[in-house]
Amino acid sequence: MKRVTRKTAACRKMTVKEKAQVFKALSHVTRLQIVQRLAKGEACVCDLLEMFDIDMSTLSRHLSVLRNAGLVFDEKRGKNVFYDLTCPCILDLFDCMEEAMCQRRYG
Amino acid sequence: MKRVTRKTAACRKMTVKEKAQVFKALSHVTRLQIVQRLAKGEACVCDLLEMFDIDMSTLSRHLSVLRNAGLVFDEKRGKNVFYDLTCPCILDLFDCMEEAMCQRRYG
DNA sequence: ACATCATTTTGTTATTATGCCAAATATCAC
DNA sequence: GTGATATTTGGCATAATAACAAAATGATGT
Repeated sequence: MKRVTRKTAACRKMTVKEKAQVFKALSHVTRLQIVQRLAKGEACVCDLLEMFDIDMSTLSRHLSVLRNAGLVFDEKRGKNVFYDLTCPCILDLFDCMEEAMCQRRYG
Repeated sequence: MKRVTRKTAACRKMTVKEKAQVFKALSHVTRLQIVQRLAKGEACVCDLLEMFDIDMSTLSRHLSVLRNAGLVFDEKRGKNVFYDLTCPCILDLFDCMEEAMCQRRYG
């Protein structure tokens, strides 16, 4: 399995449903922390497991939510499965949101 | 009730929990569409209601989710309640996400 | 083939989210 | 104040999500 960077069919405008799915994937504290960790580089499931006080099966499910949303991909090497961000620039999204929420106005 | 634009205490770094809450608010198709509509300008509940085939009470609840996340604010004028984006730049977030998801790589 | 290790999947249960209806609230016009 | 209009809230049913434990999978080493 070789890693490639490429424009894909997904480069069409995302449907509102797809957007909602990505936001939903990011709507859980544990999954947000996984994404933030992966921003520093790939990690295997066992690495991630040390970060949280949760069952490995629970972690595995969170990873599958992120994978289904297209936020991460996995690669099996030896005994381990390594996860990484499909797009490290997803972190820009966090900054973008922080800035937006920072400048909001009130009624 | 006068509308103001200002930096607030919320300008500190958002906690991961707060971020998750904002993402959760955006994780429903109806709520995303509400936000997209409000990007074009304020709207009262009855305006929004015409866009969807849902009960008004359901719409009202969606609006309260968006309000609690800090994404919209409301202002009562006459018989109507008008909603608007606390920060129109929240739309940048959508573009940002679309771009990010567009350039992703695969394992 | 067998045992081991890392991870995923399945089954189950608890919690949360969604949606409708009906009741409550608030404003406006008379 | 009464009635009409616009919106929110409470109550309830159903669906979706989250968590754990246990079983299943798949690669590795013997």
